[in-house]
Parts: sequence; C-alpha cells; structure tokens
Amino acid sequence: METQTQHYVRRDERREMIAQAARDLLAEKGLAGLRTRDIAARVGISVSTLQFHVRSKAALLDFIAETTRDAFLALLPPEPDPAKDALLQLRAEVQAFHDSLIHRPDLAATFAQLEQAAGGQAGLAATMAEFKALWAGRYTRILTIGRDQGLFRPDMAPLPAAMMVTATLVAFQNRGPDGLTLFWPVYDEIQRALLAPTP
Amino acid sequence: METQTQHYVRRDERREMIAQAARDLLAEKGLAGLRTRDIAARVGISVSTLQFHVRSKAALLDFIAETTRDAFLALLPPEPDPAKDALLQLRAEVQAFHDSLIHRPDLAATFAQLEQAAGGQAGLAATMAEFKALWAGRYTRILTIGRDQGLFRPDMAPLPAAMMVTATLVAFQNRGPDGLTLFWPVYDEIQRALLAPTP
DNA sequence: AGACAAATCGATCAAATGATCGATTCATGG
DNA sequence: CCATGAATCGATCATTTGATCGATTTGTCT
Repeated sequence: METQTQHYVRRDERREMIAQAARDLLAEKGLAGLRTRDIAARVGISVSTLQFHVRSKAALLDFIAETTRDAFLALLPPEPDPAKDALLQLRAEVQAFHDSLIHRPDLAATFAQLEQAAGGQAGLAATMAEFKALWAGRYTRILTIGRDQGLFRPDMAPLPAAMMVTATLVAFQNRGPDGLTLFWPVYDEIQRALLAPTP
Repeated sequence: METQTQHYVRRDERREMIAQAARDLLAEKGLAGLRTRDIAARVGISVSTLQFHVRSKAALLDFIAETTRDAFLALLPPEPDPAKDALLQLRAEVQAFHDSLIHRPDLAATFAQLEQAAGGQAGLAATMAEFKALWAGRYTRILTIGRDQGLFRPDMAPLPAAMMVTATLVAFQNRGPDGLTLFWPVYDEIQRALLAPTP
C-alpha cells in the first residue's frame, strides 16, 4: 500500500521524495546497487521525470548528501551549553543518535554508503567532511565542558576522545535486528572511561 | 613500468595476482566502480582469462574477502598471552594495525568497501562477520588479561571496551595523507581511558 | 616427439544503465 | 477560458558490463 500516486508535485517536494527514496534504496542495496530506475519506480515517476528534477547521478549524490546532513542535524539536541551538566548533555547526544538509528536508519546507512563514494566526488567529499567536523565538534565541546566541570578526567583530551566516541557510535550502523544489543553497554563503558576517578 | 607481462602463471599464483589488483582497485574506485575489465587490465590478462580463474563477480568478492582476511590476520602479533604485560600487548596490537594502514592500505580499504556489499552476499557476510569476531576477540582477551593483571580499571567491561577500541581504529581508514596525524593522540586517550586510576 | 591438460585470448552476446528528445498533460494567473 | 510555463511520460540511444564460446598457445608427463 503505497501513498496514492500523486501527479504534479512541485519541484521542491518532488526532490524531497526523490531524496528519501534514494536514501532507502541506498540503505537496502548499497551504493553499488543504486539505480536511477529503481529510485524513479519507488517515487512513482518515470526516469525522465527523475532526470528532469535531478540532472545527473552525480548531482543526485550531492543532493542526497546535503538533505541527509540536514535531516540528521535536525535530530540532534540543542547546542552544547557550558552552564548545563555535561554528562547529561553527552547522554542526550548519544540518545539522539540511538533514536536516529531506530527511527531513521536510512540516515546513518546513507552516510556510510556515501563515504565510500566521496573519494572521487569533490562536492560530496566536502559535504561529508563538513558534516563530520560539525558532528565531532559537538562532542568535543561537550567533553571540554565536562572536563572543566570536573566531571571528566582532567587528563582527558577532548578532540581525541570525541573521535573515539563518534567512531564507536558509527560502528553501530548497518547491523541486523539484534545489532543494538550492545549499544548501551558500550556507552556505559565510554562513560566509565571518561568520568574522573572518585577517590 | 609494470612487471613484465608473464604468460602462463599457475592457477593459485594468478588468483593471488587477481586478488591484489582487485584490492587496489577497490581502494581506488570503490565497490561501485569495480569493473572486471579494470582488474584484468591491471593484472595484464584478458577478461576471458579472468573469468576462467574466477567464475563470477560474486565469487570474486568472496575470494577477495577471504584473501584479505588472511593477509590482515597474518600481520597481527602473536596471540594474547596471559603471562605477558597486557598494555604492551595492546600497544603491539595497535601498532600492527597502524603499520597495516601505512604499508598495506588496501587491506583496510577493501574491508570497508566489502562491508557495504555484505548485505546481499551470504558468503561475504559470513566471512566478514567471522573476521570481525576474530579481531575483536583478540582485543577482548587482551583487555581481560590486563584487567586481571590490575593494569586496567576493575570496572572495565572487556567486550564493550574492545568494540570501542576496534571501532576507533577502523575510523582511521580511508583518510588522506595527513589522516594519521591524530592516530597516536587518540590511542593515548584510549590508553588513559583504560588504565586503572593511580591513587 | 606425442598427447593431454591447463591457461590464454579474441569475438561476440544480452542485459543493464544513464541520458536525451519530443510530445503531452496539468496548473495557474490574467 | 486561454496562454504560458512547469511537470510528466514514452520511446529511443549509446555505452558499459558481465558473461560465454571456440580456437589457440603453452606447460608437462611419458
């Protein structure tokens, strides 16, 4: 039961539908199996119409990257705040990522696929790099705040620690149904690894 | 200046040349851009000969996965030993991975690419899963040993911690020339995160 | 040397794939 | 209601790509 085929959708809306279908297919078949025909079919339009809205496949990948980045960033908690408890902010940030894996599994999967194609697409690589910098930056700030608050180890280096945390989170992408079993145990380990020792 | 084209190479040797060329191309173009013609050209044989040695592209991916797994495992240090210092063993393990990124960048890149294709190839997925279990298992054992030795935190959970370490290491794959700048700073952070607090 | 198996190649095929073009349909403002 | 532009479609193209087949060359064993 698909959404009733709806003719004559405005450009922006149609492009959004295309991006969503492309993300889903990217998560299912992988980049190597992404076909413009499949995307068009899932949207319910012809290949010609798809080409009309997105000139080429390269442009499509750029477009997917941008919309995926925006969609993911929109799911994140408020910006890190030095006045709030850093541990709570860290947990909220991780919780948001966890929720995204459950409710929007296409997002992380799309990132994973696009990263493999980034080597060869200048625009793509830029979008991906920008996103990763933004995302890791949030964790770096939270960790810095927490260290200043005395919650985390004084010898904790925020940037390396942020890379450790984000890398660990990303590893939970592309897993089967039971793939998230270890998510919170692993987060607990991260937390213990960051917290200042209590003498 | 290629290695002088050499006709009539025995099956096993030819298949090894094919696997190596495929790994290199996989690292360069990505899975989506992997073409049997390109592989054959790099090896210096015709597509027919390639097909003679490896039946299909699916079989090729399986074969690549197996040889890559073996090549990577061969680079690792001796098995974890409860009698030796766990921190030294951990560092040696990480050093081996670091060296592999420098001297055999095709290995990690190939794994990253194949993982994207694993969803859809039963045999591939099995090989990849087996490898990841083996690799993470080494770290789990080292961490357990170190905890028993009193070197690591008593509340450290070996399996989650091992996932954290391996995930962080993997994140250093597919980077540019300066991509390894933060490798050792990040490892130092991992080490600080694992070590038992000194009162 | 002769025979048999192994390895290689050139030619070719059928399907897949991204892209283009012209015609057609729908929406919307005047 | 009609004129203009936006959106959609069907047909078609040129290339790419994985795969097959038969013929040929090379190694090896006796």
